[in-house]
Amino acid sequence: MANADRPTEVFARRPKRADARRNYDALIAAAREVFGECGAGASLEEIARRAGVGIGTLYRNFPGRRDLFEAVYVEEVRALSASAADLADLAPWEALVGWLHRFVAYVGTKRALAEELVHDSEVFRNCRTEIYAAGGPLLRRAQAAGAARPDADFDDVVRLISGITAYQFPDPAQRDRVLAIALDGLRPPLR
Amino acid sequence: MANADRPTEVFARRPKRADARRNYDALIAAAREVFGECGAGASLEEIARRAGVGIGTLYRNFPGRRDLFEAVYVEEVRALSASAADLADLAPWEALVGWLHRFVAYVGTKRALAEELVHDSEVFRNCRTEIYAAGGPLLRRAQAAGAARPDADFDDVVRLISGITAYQFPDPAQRDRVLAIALDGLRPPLR
DNA sequence: CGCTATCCGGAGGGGTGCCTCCATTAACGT
DNA sequence: ACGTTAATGGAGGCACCCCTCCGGATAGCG
Repeated sequence: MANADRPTEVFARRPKRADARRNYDALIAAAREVFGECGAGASLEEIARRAGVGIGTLYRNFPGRRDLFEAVYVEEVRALSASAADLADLAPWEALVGWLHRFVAYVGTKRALAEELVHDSEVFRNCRTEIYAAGGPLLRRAQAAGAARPDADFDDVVRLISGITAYQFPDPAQRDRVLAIALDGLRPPLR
Repeated sequence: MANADRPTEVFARRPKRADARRNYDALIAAAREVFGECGAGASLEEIARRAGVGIGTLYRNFPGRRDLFEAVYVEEVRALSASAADLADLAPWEALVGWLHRFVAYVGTKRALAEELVHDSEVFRNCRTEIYAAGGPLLRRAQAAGAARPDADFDDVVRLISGITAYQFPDPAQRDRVLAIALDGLRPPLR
């Protein structure tokens, strides 16, 4: 399901020449870093600088700030949604929790991403769909097994978890503790 | 300025003349609006414009962006911490939940505030102390009464709640639903 | 090896926001 | 009422950022 034989049109088209593709990847990596550090308003010139390419190269690959932003986001989502398959054979509750922990790892430190998530856009909507397709079944399975409260939909869970992890926790142990509280709230009322 | 025995003077000094104080208040109100809409990187000139004062007036009252920002934050914290007293006579759990709902109302829509909360600063640290002094006892009382899980400290709760409410929920009903899940996680493990 | 389509980098014009400075205004005390 | 003085506001200098454009470099191919 996840390994598509042909790349979806949603994802930014990648250049074909080797050097161009190298720069493309470096830009996305740098953008992930800088957006993570400085928020969504980060300087594009700083991103190009850190990627070791000229500003012109950035603009050729990503005509506007939003394009770059979306490309980073799409990368995260691809990795995240692909990881859902690995968890299919765990027990329902453990599978859900495991996936949510990956969710934290992928989306957690990017407050810029969370910040922009609200703004409507074609790509973001598609990514939402993809995340829901990956995580939704895990929640429904846990609910069917009586391991998760039935009155929560997947959107609630996403907001619950991503809200908590949007902050940088100086102490990772605390992050897990807070996450555990939230997950306890996800269990059925009387167990 | 180390006069901390009176909590009133920890906060930014206010001008004494009537018109000056009017402008001061208008600036804070405008800043709250604009920071809420545009995030922490909002234009100071836009804030001055919306407050109906010149940019010079803004800079005289608040020498830098951070000063304005802190002033807005301090206002929120004052109102929030004052509200804790009203709840003293409710049942322990209800008092805690009630206060957390006010917490949401005051801090919830300001993603800019949440965003900057991480950055260390004297004023922010003082405000943290003030919030903890207001809300901490409510949590401890609920824990003593067996209404809240004992293995959560107040910092955990603050992060849990503020994380969730940092986003704008298009549907307030969903926000309450998500909050309810989190609060269920706060209850003792076996009830 | 040599050719060409493709890609690269960064200079530069336009725009916006930050902050200072000072001539002008108007609030307050008497 | 009137002088004193705090307070005002916006012009302007500076810095940074956005984005375009084009001469030079180079990967890939025959």
